[in-house]
Amino acid sequence: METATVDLATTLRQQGYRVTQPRRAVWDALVRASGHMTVEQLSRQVEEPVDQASIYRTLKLFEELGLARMSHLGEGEASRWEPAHPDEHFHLVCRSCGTVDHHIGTLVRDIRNHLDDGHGFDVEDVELVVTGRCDDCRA
Amino acid sequence: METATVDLATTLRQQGYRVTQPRRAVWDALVRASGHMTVEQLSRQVEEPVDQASIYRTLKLFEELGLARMSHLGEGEASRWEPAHPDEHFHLVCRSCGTVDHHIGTLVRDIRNHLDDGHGFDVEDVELVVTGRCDDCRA
DNA sequence: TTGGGTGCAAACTCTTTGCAGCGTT
DNA sequence: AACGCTGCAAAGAGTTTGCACCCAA
Repeated sequence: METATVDLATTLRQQGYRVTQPRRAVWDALVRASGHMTVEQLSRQVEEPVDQASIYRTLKLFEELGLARMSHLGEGEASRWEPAHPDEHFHLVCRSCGTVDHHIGTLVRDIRNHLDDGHGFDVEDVELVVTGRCDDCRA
Repeated sequence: METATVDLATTLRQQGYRVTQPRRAVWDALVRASGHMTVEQLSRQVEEPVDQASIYRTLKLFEELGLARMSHLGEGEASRWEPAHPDEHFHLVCRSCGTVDHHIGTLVRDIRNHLDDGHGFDVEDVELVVTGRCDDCRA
């Protein structure tokens, strides 16, 4: 967590952005929660209050800097944010309890490879969301 | 197209819903366009004017009846609708020209199988959206 | 005839934007 | 001191909802 904070400050400064209290607070909340946070949830968990508009701006910046990643996990749902991690993964959303699990595997890379091989499509992003019922919620 | 219309009326009646002009018009527009339509696009292409609120209600009904399918194809974009087809497929969205292609293959089924085999997750829906640049848009 | 469906308008949610003032550099 | 960033409030998009009227059954 300390490491994460340092990384944030370093990355911001390297790219010529200011290291501000709101940015630190949003980043800390994001890291502390380890992912899948809506802007609203973040705004509630942030140490010092930060305006939601600023949270949106901050997260968008983090995304550009490669620090955070957004996903849509379902219909009519707000976007969810998590610290960017290096592994390609996808999300398993339980429609019963709402839990979101990461599933790390070769699947996303397989998709990339499959499309790179002569399908003439230059893949930039793979968004894979699987909805269903998790182990705990099945009968 | 005539077949499609007949299917619509039959399905509606079988489930106790009324066969109305707006429902026919929305369905025709959806079939005619063969997919990937936003509500706004549909409202422009429908023969007789249909209120957007009614289009939303109609599409939601079609979805429940298994006649149509919705996808989110990108950030901040409106939902897109297409007639439900039996093949499992996913979408290739070109961020340059905006074209959306279907890609039919075993990938989606592979994902289902992968998760069904002892991962304890009961898969209901797989939403896979690949963003990148299509053949035509690459240099 | 009757109640399901529609149009219209208002409300709601999520997100973005304009602007004046604050705080990092 | 300078100007990038923030908070606040308002505006925007997409979608939903309440309600009176209409029309398919």
